[in-house]
Amino acid sequence: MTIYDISEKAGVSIATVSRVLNGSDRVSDRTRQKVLDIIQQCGYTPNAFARGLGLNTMKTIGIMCADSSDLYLAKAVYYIEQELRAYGYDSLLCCTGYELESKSASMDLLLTKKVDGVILAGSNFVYEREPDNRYIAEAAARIPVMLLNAAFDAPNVYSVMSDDCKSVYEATMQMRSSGTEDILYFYNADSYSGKRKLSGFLAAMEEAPAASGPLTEFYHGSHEDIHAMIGHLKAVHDRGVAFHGVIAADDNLALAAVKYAAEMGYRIPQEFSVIGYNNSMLAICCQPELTSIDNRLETLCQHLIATLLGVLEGKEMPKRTVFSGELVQRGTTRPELTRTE
Amino acid sequence: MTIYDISEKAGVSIATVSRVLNGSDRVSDRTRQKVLDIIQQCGYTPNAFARGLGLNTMKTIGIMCADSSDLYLAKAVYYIEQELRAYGYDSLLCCTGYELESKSASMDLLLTKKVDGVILAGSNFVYEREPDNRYIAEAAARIPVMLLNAAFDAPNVYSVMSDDCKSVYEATMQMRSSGTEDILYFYNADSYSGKRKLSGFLAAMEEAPAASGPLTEFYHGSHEDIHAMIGHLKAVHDRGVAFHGVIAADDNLALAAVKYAAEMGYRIPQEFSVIGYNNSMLAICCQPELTSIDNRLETLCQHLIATLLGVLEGKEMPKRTVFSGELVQRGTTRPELTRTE
DNA sequence: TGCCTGTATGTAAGCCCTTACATTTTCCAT
DNA sequence: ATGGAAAATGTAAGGGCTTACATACAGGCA
Repeated sequence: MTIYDISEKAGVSIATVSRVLNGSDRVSDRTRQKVLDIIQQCGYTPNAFARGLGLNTMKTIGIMCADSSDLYLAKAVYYIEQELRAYGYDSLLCCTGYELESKSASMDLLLTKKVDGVILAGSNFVYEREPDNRYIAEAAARIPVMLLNAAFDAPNVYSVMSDDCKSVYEATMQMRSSGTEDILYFYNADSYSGKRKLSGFLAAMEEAPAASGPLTEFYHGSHEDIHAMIGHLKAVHDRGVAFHGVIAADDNLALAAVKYAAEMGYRIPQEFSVIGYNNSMLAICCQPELTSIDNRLETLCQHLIATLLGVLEGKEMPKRTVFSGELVQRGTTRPELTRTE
Repeated sequence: MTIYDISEKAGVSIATVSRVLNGSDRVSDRTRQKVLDIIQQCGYTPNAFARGLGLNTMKTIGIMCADSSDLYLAKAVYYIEQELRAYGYDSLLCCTGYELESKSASMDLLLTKKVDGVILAGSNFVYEREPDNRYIAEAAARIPVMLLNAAFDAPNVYSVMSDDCKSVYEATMQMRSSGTEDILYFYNADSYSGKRKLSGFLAAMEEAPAASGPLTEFYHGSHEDIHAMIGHLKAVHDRGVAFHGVIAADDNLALAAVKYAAEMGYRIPQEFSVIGYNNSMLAICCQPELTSIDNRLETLCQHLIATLLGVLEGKEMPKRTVFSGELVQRGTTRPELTRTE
């Protein structure tokens, strides 16, 4: 069943059928209706490949993410996919893992498939070493590249991100002013946003420096292995480092901190405070429930897609948009002490 | 840059270039090398749309799932994507939501995109009312349809699933023989596997019927709203229904049960037992950690893909494969009482 | 040398659409 | 009626690739 069959049955030329298919207004209403009827009746669907060849697009966007089963990235992928589909685009998903090489290879794959644009979901796509980001710039030479929660300055690369630095700064300040000074910043990803969070923490610790100084620990291990994270915190403790608060770079680490504190016999939040990041489902899973920074992922994703669509339409769009996050108070933090003058 | 440019530079015909591109053996080694060199040198990539048009495939598989941000489905999508890519296929992701209509529409979308096959990830795609499954049979008339954790009997439809019935039966029996008889089966999805789990529970409760009889509660609400689930359980309690054990249809519900029990002041597992399903990350998030049924999702996904690839190669493949799950013991259950003769 | 076989390569006809341009029809103003 | 502009439709040329079939060429044998 091709456009020829339809044109024949409808008694028109294939050009007319094609026009109907593509919603051109250069067709009389009567003809349009006749053609639509036949199409309906025959259950005809245009061949997507031929269409792609003719239009040079199949309305498909590539979504790259390191690991779509990660709680946070899964949400991102979901929002992105929903948003894209609402605008008639399909999503080609590509889970790249965390190595540069496989990311670059995945990018090539998507370019080969001729997607109209590509979304890099997650801050781990932008590396500190400039040359490592070449794969992004190269892709951007062909199609628009959208960065979620990261920024990279190159033509045709657009970023939508949350203000991690500020959020963590504020969270840290709140914890300090609630009376906890020996705070450990517990992080895992040496990524773009990881760095921004760290700098927010350090900035907050440098205001009226605490006796303990800024404590930081880098966790390298599975994102889901809570036990390993707890073990890591115990090791820190055993090393003689005293800390009664944890600012975590994500909720998984924060949850580990909560469990660590419980195992150590600290009462939360009276003796131990924890603030997580992402305000994911985990925040309401632990006991007490986790105070966490919400970076408004859905909003970010919506803007990301809006920007992408704008770019695809040839509009001038902002290269970088930053949203500020919000600290969601739950049971692992105390209120700030009201300072007596 | 087209195949013509390459053929010209290499001094051969386009047919030869095409043969090299497609790994035909009807090319002399010398020519092949020459062409490959030129291709390399020019950074040429064949046009995927033209290729698709010629070959009538773009090596793309559609993955449908209700909600890819769901903990369990996200894992499934991840495993499936990884496995597919390992075999050179790309994944078109389609989050359908839970309504029949949108599932059917998504299916049409994927068919329009001419995917080579489609995977329905999750038991919610198969409905009890036979006519509701027509969209599956219709799709299967065009491309192979793979069902994860569901079964539907139609030509060109293949299923890979876990033995939910048996797993829940065994879990229930274990809980009973550990001394808890007033067990509530707490479930949410009225899906294919939901039914099988329920029947496993009922079967186990019918062996030497308990005084309380089989207690079941259907939760309808957000998958992530733990508080609503806890509220539901409290309402059951307030209705005067006594239960000291919960078998949950997924870990989210189970986690709610654990929190419910904690709020009610029950000691777990001494006075209250919980068994979850999926052995997801949530199992190690709560306190005490959750005993949960692991249905070996990764294995299921691998078999699913292996079967699909077999079908695509025209091989005869089993229409239904069932794997048995495994109960992972953690802190929310007691050991079985050793029966004294 | 001439013939045959088998392999390497080329030619050209699709695959199914889109769209620029050509042609026909419609309809209004005159 | 009639010229002409605008609207509707048709024709045909791609778009870049695959592949059946045709051709050229090499080597083996008589």
